[in-house]
Amino acid sequence: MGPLDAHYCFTAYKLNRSFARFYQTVFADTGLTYPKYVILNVLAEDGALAISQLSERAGVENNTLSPLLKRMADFGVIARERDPEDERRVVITLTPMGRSALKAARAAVANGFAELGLDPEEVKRSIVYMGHAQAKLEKASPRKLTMAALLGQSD
Amino acid sequence: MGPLDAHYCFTAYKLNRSFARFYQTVFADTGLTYPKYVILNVLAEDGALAISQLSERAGVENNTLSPLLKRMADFGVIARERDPEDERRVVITLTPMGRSALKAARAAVANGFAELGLDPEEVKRSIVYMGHAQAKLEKASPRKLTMAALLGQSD
DNA sequence: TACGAATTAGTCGCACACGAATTAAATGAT
DNA sequence: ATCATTTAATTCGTGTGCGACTAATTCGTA
Repeated sequence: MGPLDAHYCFTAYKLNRSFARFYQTVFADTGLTYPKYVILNVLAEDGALAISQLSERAGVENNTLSPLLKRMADFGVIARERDPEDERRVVITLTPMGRSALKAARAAVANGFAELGLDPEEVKRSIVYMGHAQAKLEKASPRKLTMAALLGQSD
Repeated sequence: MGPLDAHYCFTAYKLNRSFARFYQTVFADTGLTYPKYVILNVLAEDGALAISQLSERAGVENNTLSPLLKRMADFGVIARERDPEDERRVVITLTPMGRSALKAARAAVANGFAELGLDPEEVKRSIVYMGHAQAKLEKASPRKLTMAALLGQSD
């Protein structure tokens, strides 16, 4: 499938959507989704976070998080409060319900994941490799393709 | 960050969006996007394809492809034609412009990708590992989480 | 103190992405 | 030959995801 980078990005693209579908299947009958599950995990790890911090940890822009967090708050798994020390900030915390929901979700997912029969060592190496690529991609400032180059018949 | 599966999915999630941002940066000044680039690559590899075939190769549902392909056709990189042998099918082909656009896009991306300084052997292994996981996830039929289990305080 | 700059969330518009329902065409069964 | 079934593409509704912009708050500095 063409050059290595295209192959790599395409593989990442498909893996991510396979994960999304897998989680979607597990969560289908609940209000939970894949991105919401990610957010719950980050919150469980790091406790109370402002939206900007959560944005950075999850690698999602805050304008994506704002409506997502609103839906999660409506659902009851998180709480949103203005930081009294800095009224610009909105601090997000897991509710007790959010904590128990995450526990149940993790159990359900771990169950389905175990049945895949993946080699844990390979998964760990895979995570390391993906992390390398992700870190480099995140720091990169590639040159932009111009419209002229895109349409040029020169080669 | 919690259990291995959560770590794995989160890493895949971030890698995919880092790729998307990277490609977006390269393509910013053109009409091209990351999913469109993927489609162009699949078409370059496999030639003329019906939408359902393209859907399968790209791992995207056809109701996602329909509007995407319409935009690409408007842009001029692909052509959409009804198959005269089976009027239900819409056959997608790369236009000459699409072919040259892909060439230019590949060159630009390969350029930026090379500057990341990733180890090609590691990238290849990473692709293999991700492929393993993707294949298993795709075939999996995990048990669904119930609303009762999600909300239950039992454990 | 006062006022411009920076920071933080949120809104808006657009592009994916999918499940469910719909429409049109081909196939199969009687 | 007719009609139910299947297949292919599209439409619809909802949820993510981002760039650009806006509103509110805080900070820096005169």
